[in-house]
Amino acid sequence: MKSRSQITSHDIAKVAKVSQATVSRVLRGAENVSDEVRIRVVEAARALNYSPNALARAMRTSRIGVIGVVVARLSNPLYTEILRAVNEVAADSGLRIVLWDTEGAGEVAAIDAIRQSLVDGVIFAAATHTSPVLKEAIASGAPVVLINRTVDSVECDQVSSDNFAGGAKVADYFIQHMRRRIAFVSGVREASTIREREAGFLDVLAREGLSVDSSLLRRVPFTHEGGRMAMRSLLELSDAPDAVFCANDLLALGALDAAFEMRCPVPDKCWIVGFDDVEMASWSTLSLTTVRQPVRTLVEDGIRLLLDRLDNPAREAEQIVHPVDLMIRGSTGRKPYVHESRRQL
Amino acid sequence: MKSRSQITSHDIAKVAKVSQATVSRVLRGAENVSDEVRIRVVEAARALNYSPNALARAMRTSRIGVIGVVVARLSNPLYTEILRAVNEVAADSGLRIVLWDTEGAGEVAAIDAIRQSLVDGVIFAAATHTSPVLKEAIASGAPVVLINRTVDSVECDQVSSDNFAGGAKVADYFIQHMRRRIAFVSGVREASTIREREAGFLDVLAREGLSVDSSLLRRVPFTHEGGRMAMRSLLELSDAPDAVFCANDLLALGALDAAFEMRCPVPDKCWIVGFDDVEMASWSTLSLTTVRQPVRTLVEDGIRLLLDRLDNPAREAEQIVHPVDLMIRGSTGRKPYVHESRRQL
DNA sequence: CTGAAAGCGCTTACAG
DNA sequence: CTGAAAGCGCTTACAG
Repeated sequence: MKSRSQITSHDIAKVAKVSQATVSRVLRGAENVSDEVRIRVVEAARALNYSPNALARAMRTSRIGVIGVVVARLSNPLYTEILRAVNEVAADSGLRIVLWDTEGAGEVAAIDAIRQSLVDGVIFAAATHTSPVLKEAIASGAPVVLINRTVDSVECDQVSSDNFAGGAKVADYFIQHMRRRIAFVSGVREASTIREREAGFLDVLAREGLSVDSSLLRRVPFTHEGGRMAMRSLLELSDAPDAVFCANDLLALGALDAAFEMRCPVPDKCWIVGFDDVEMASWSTLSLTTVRQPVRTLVEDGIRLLLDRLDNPAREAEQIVHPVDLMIRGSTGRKPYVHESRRQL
Repeated sequence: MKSRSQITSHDIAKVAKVSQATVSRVLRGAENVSDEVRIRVVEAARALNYSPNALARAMRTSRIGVIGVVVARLSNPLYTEILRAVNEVAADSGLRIVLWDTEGAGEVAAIDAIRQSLVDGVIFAAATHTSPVLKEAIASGAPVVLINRTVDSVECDQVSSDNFAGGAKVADYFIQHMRRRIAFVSGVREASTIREREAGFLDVLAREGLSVDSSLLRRVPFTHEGGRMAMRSLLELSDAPDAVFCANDLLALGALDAAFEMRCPVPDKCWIVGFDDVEMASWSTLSLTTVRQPVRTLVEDGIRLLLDRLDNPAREAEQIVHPVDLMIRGSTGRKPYVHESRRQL
């Protein structure tokens, strides 16, 4: 049997011997309904296994209970963690989430979805200012919140980590421990996160009269393979670096792989530091020193601001910046060590 | 400015000096419209920056262009990879996806969403037969496809890997290489994938007169920490195993961590094998031998079957099973090796 | 407390 | 080829 035929509030009305309007009232939880009628309606609804059509409701109320989420590639575990948090927090607020990524033109698709009433609002976790459509939509007051990455030129709610301070902490840490040949592995400077980490890192180095030699700067795709290739080429230099800062954990994990493959002991010969503190960074086989982003907090703030804005479209845009912590682990441990590990020869 | 006021087809009609019905026709791409009128409408739509209201359209057509996806916890990277594939394949078909996980009662929520017309159909990547609601909905012909995990007792489209054969391949491999104290790390037998991997593995062992000693069986939560704890306790045995099969990669990666922490050389003293072949299994720092699931293929089949069923609700349910491959890597390499790696002491 | 009616913004027979 | 009209399934003033 495939009973895809809709049962409607009219069917319930007939069975409960009331008007369709009353069915709607009861099921909306309205106050002013007699107990007797309420019971009849509830029982009829249960008997017919009725679910109100959310589309019809949404068309009247202009709230559909769905928010959009735009992330970058899920192959970056940071975005998986953001998505997981969004999923949890949204569920707590009774919201469903629909997902896009920035590869398949997700940004524009998300804005379209707002205009088409398919979603109530959108959380951008990977905004850039490349898309004029996006910029225009945000500027015109679409219910949008940016988390993780920010866009200066636009006035909307934005929640981020203090990426500048994070980069600065890494530089301080390198300086304190006498690292001198310092490399930086990053990519295009499109994302605010990357630009700020870079600025914080380089500013502090410069303050100490240090810098990243141009031969030690790598701009690669933001993938594991990108980090791996960058590190390989750094380790092939006659004067290889003694510390490498990677602009995110995915790059850093790729760099660890390269060091492992090329038998460069980490941290004995070279330190590696990432950014984000994704879950696997704390696995003991990887044990990556990194800057922790408070992902859950970013997401909670983001969804709160979005719901807030839906109720109050005119309120001023808020900017929130959260502090970050340096998590020191094995990839920069200072004591010497030797440890056997599996490897295919 | 916050122009959240909808522009409708009536507005376009007024500007283009045609009826609202004609606007709808043009925008639906109907054939029988004169070029002259078509152009007027298209230009008016563009001028007013018009997007048709997808809800209203969906209410008439009973197709909203959204499919639901239910996964288990995204902390298992397999589900991230499934989700990524669903996202890509769905985008290619012009579909949006809405996401649930099985923690927050996502299964029931997904079924509700079908009944409420919020989604056209649902892909379950982590079905179990625990939920009567789910079972009933599927049995009654709701547009649902199961991928990855299957449920025997229910008649609907199902796409899976040959988990039984995968488990058997691991057993064969262990036997060929004279592994004798064989451990098995798994969890509750709720999921079909787990049950079948287990059955295939144990059957082949039994055929050779081997078995998993009860002291070498561990049932733990399906998390990295679960795998880690299981492996720790195995390595504390006076007669520790020389090969460990973990029911999925996340467990196996946790087991690798435990071996690393307890300085048990892998594979010299003990082999570790996982299941799924998630992306990081091939990272050289982890280099996990595992059984590869053809994730992309599962997803492509799943979405194809779902779209197919929407067009043809009455057709017979299909069952598809895909073959799997054993990917041999460093966690079972046979040659001795010694390698230094970073570690915090 | 309850019902009749309007309307959310579309699509699609039905006429012409 | 185009328009007038009905209707998808709800919510919500407006009467009574």
